Formats: sequence, C-alpha cells, structure tokens
Amino acid sequence: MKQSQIDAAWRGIAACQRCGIRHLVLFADLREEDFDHIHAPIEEMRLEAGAQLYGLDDPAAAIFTVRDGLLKLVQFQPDGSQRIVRLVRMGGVAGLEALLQPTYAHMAIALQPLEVCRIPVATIHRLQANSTRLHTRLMEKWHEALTTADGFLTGLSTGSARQRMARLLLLLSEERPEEPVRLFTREDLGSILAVTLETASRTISEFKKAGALREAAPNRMLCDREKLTRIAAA
Amino acid sequence: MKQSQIDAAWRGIAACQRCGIRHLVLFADLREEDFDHIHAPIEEMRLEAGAQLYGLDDPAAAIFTVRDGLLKLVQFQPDGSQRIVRLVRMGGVAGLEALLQPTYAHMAIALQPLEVCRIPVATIHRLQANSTRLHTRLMEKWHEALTTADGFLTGLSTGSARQRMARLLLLLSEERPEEPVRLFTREDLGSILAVTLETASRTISEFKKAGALREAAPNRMLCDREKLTRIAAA
DNA sequence: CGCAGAATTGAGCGGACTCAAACATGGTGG
DNA sequence: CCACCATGTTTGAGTCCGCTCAATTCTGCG
Repeated sequence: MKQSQIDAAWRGIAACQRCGIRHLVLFADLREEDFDHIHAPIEEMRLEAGAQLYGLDDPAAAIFTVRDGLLKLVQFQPDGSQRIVRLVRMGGVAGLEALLQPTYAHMAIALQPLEVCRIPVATIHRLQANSTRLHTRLMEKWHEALTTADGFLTGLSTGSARQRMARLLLLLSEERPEEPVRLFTREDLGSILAVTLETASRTISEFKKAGALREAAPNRMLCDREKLTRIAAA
Repeated sequence: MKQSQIDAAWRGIAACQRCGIRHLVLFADLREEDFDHIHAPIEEMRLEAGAQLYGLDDPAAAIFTVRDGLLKLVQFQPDGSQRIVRLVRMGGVAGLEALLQPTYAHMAIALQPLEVCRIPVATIHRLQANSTRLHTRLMEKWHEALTTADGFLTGLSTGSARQRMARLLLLLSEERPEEPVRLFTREDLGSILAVTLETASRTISEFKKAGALREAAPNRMLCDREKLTRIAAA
C-alpha cells in the first residue's frame, strides 16, 4: 500500500514535468531539483458533470488545479439557497484556502466533465520552503481568483438580467469564440447572475429569437459576440 | 532630500516594531533580523474622507495597510457608473496587486478619515526572499480579500434591497456593536448593494421608523442588531 | 412506454427604478 | 451676517422589470 502511494507520487511528478498545461499552473517554473521535494502523491482525477469535488467545511488537505472542464464554487445563503461565487476553468485553482485553514470555504461541483490534479497541501508547503518562484505563482493564483470575484461583482451582479446574461455568455465564449458554448442548467445560470431560473430561461429564449444565440446542438449555443456586446453595454 | 527619505525609512521601521496593530498586519511575525532588510521608506499617511489613495491604472509601487478608518475599492462598469467591490478596514491591505502587476486594479478612496502605512513593493520583495513567515502573512491577506469579495457576492448582492442593507449594517457594526456606525453617502451605500441611491435612502428611513436604526448624531446610526438580523434573514 | 427532471411559457403582482420636486446642509463671497 | 449655490437627502408618483405561482412541453432514461 505504501509502495503504491509512492508509485502514484512518481507518476504524478513525471506527469507534472510533461504536463501540457504546465505553463498555466502552479509548477510552471519549478526547476528539476524542486521536483525532488515532491513526496506526496499528486493524483489526476476525473469527475462527471454534477459530481462534487469537495464540500463546504470538508477537511481541506489538498488544492486542485483544473486541467479541463468547468468547476463551480458555491456558497450558501442564510435561507438555504445557493450562490455561485466563482467559475474555475482550465489553468485555474480551487481550494487555495486549504493552505491557510483546516476546511474548505465552498462547495465545489463540476459543471462539465472535469479533469483536475489533486495537490496535497504538504507538497505545497515542502516546495514553498525552497522555491520563491512557486510563491509568486501562488500569489498569481490568489490574484486571479480575486480578479474573477471582482468581475462577478461588477459584471454579473449589476444591471438588468439581460445585460448580466450577455456578459456571462461573453465570458464563457471568450476562449473559443467560434465554438458553441455548452451551457448548464437554468438554475445554475440564475445562481450565477442572482436571478430566478425562469428569468434565466426567458432571457436565453429572447437571445435566441434575437439571433444573439444559435443552438448548434441541444444546449450548445453559438454566440454572436457582436450582438451580445451591444446588449451587455446597453 | 535623500537624507530625509532615509530618515523616513528609519522612522518607519521603528514605528513598525512598536506598532499597536502589528499583530493584525503584514509584519506581525517578522524577526529583529528581518527588519534589517527594510531599506526603502515606510510612510504613514493620513487622508481625509473623500480623498483618493490611488487611482485605477495608476503605476503601482506600493501596497497599503489600513491602520484606522475605512477605504473603498471601486471598479467602473462599461457605462461609466461605479461599483464598490470591497471595503478595507483596520488591519486590511489594499493594492496587493502591486506585487504582481505594474498598475492598480481599482480606485481607492477614503470613506472616513484614514490612516495607512505605505509599504513599497521593493521592501516586500526584499523581505520575501528571507521570510517564509511574511509569505504566509501575504497569503492570509489575499485570502481575507477573497473572503470579503465572496461575502459581497453572497450577502450584499442577493435578496431584496432591505435584506442587503440590513446585512451591510450588521457588517459595519460588528466590530463595536455598542457604538454608532458612521455611514457614508447614499450613493456609496447604493454602489455597494447595487441599488439606486433613492432605494438606499428609503431603506434607511424605513429602518429608522421601524426602530432598527437610531440616529445618535447626524449620520451616526445605532444599530439594533437583533432587528437587523431578523430583516437580513427574512 | 411512462416517468422524473429540466425547460419553456403565461398571467399577475410587487419591488425597485426613473423622473421629479422639496428639503437640509455647509461653504463662499458679497 | 445673510443670500446664494452646490451637494446630498428625503419623499412622491408612475412605470416596468423580474419574481411568484402555475400549467405545459421537452428530454433523456430505465
């Protein structure tokens, strides 16, 4: 059992060094020698849409870098309803608070089929002692998270429901504007924009009629970023 | 001129070691030897209410720790209107992005008479090389900022205007519940809650009539946290 | 096929926005 | 000293957007 863990660790290290998106994530500028400090296993995990990565107040022993897919971070309101406070995409990191506190601050659930790397906190701590570069990377990730949060506040929580939805669609389509965006349930859309699921549904319908969206496949929307931009600004 | 700067530096260092709120801020667990690495001057600044600490896209050469007062961080929407994305209080830090990028990401304006310490980025970088403890502190500050941002999203951007205002007042009064809260302009209140200034004004009036607020002095409100909590939940 | 969950659409209501006017406050200059 | 203006606050009236409740329709799946 112990042996298999060590195997996993080594597989993890090897994977990191050959990782296709390494430039995006935490270990971007680690040196060869730094990798020697990785003892705990780094696992690659796959989750289906709807699966939970971790729960609110779960013991936090690892952070997660997203390799592919989309992850939502959810908080609960006093009345029990929930609000999506962040979306994490390829290159993003979830659960950074694990480095500072014993439990997670959100519930993390896959919105689309998800691939993540699970990095134990102990690994980060060990590397941190030796690598200021990792330190900088970590700060960058904190900064990214904060910028995203600010964007949610200014872009997705103000203005009319139509404006907010348009901005969200622009956000979701900005990476690959030509490809259709796979959107999630109307409830999740509403929970991001702080509107009801009915309003989310109506707004999507309206966009389709106006030609700002075209349904390439069920729930896969081609975005007319021109029109969406106009709506977002209006 | 150069001499006076060096003087300022030393005054800064001395002040840090004797600082009354040092346990709250970045240099909490620096060792004596670490202070030797502080060469650039650390200034203590005082701003009146309404004064600007820094502007959006200003060159960012320093971060600021708040000693007293209240600071707002503002972002602008496409249409020119502005949204307050964070409030920084005693012990909080503003402008952390200076460590990672050349310009500030917000406009920072004092909401109340403000005292801050201005810490040059170079100082942080110099200390960082030698102190993992500072590193940890920095992460804590990033984390604080992010937690605040999440709180704004879940608490202050959802629900009815009445609920949001109640939650904001609870937030502002939580440190010293017995003392009156000095609140700011209705426009700023609205810009925090994403409502119009008229709605903010009406809500405050309603709270006064309902006995949830009592005006001790002009614009100094005593909060009935019981009643506010009930309103926030309802 | 039939069912559960999601999405859509409708009707009606209410809260927040808009536009507007009256009022308070503090600073300026004659 | 007071008239005057700028700025912020309060309050009103009317409109509209988004919420609520509800009825269908759609979709995948056992």
